[in-house]
Amino acid sequence: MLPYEHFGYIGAMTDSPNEVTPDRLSQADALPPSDQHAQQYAAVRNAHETELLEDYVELIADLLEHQGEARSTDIAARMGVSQATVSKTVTRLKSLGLVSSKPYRSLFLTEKGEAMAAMSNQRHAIVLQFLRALGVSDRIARIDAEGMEHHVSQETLDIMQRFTREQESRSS
Amino acid sequence: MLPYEHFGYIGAMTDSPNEVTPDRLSQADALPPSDQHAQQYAAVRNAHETELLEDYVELIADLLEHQGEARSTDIAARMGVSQATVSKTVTRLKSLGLVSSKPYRSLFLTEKGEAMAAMSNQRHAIVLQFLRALGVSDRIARIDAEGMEHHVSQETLDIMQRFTREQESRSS
DNA sequence: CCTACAAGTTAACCTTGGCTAAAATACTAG
DNA sequence: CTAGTATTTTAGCCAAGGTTAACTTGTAGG
Ligand SMILES: [Mn+2]
Ligand SMILES: [Mn+2]
Ligand SMILES: [Mn+2]
Ligand SMILES: [Mn+2]
Repeated sequence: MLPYEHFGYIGAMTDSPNEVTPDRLSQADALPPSDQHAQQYAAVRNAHETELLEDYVELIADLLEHQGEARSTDIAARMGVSQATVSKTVTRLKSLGLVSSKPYRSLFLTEKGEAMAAMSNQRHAIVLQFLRALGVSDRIARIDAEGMEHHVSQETLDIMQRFTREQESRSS
Repeated sequence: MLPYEHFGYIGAMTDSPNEVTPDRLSQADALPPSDQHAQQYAAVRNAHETELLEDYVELIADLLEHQGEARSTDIAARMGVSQATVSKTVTRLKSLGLVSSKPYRSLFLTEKGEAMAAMSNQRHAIVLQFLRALGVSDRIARIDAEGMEHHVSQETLDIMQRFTREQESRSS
């Protein structure tokens, strides 16, 4: 089931004749202090707590905007999960005060949900545009952005945005 | 408990006077075809299945290299979780054939575990070096890399690596 | 108005990844 | 070699996020 029965190697990076690699590698290899290391993993666990919620409110906002309404069926189809799963997650979104709806009816975002959707959307757009500006193909950029977006700090977002702007002005 | 009682906004991106934004934004806003969209989320779910395993084998490899042995205590401290959690996860790693150990003894990687650790380490290093080359501070780069690494495809990795190399040769 | 089908919910189940508290084992000092 | 401490494991708990199958509700056509 897990796709790890056999491993390939990443690119040709090990045998490329570059002078800077040993220096850089040893720097990357040094273990950070234990507590700082723990904070890295904690940040990741933290992101995992909200990322599904973010994707849901973002998708609901998109559906409301582009489709006029946000039905569970569409969410299930777009997320690639069963309707039962959507139903349960929506219950959670409601209990968190992000979504509102009457039973068997279309979904809406609360103020809080809209705020979250706006933030997530901005962040998602910045990451996606950055990847495209870097030269990543649209298809792959979309896939990578969907996961990366939840793990990019504000500092990095700012830098990505600046990079994208410079890249665009260069090619105009 | 969830950090979403109140929202700020990301930077000052909405009111910045740039000409290219509306064009780009509408492009980002268009919903992709339903099945492609579903594949994006599926890729993320997929990454989530292996990311903890990857972090574990990577950490075990690091500890073996830098400390000589990999004890549960160190893993628990570095991951910022309880020893019980480590014990349970290690059981899973063993059942997947990634780790081997005798009860109450230090941990080792199997061939498969070493292959996974090597892959993960390379990928992690590429992402970290890329973020630093972009201009992200070391501390933040480490945090972001810890999460991003699991959501970066081969195409993007190659581009990141090229960027890092060019950046380095430019500043030499 | 009724009926069939579409859409949404609920129930029962599973795995993962956390936790605390208690038990078992290993290690080290005296 | 034995006691005490450190380490590891186990047991029992929980929430999230997924599944399928069965049930309920909504809606559109005849
Ligand atoms: Mn998103
Ligand atoms: Mn996402
Ligand atoms: Mn890693
Ligand atoms: Mn990681």
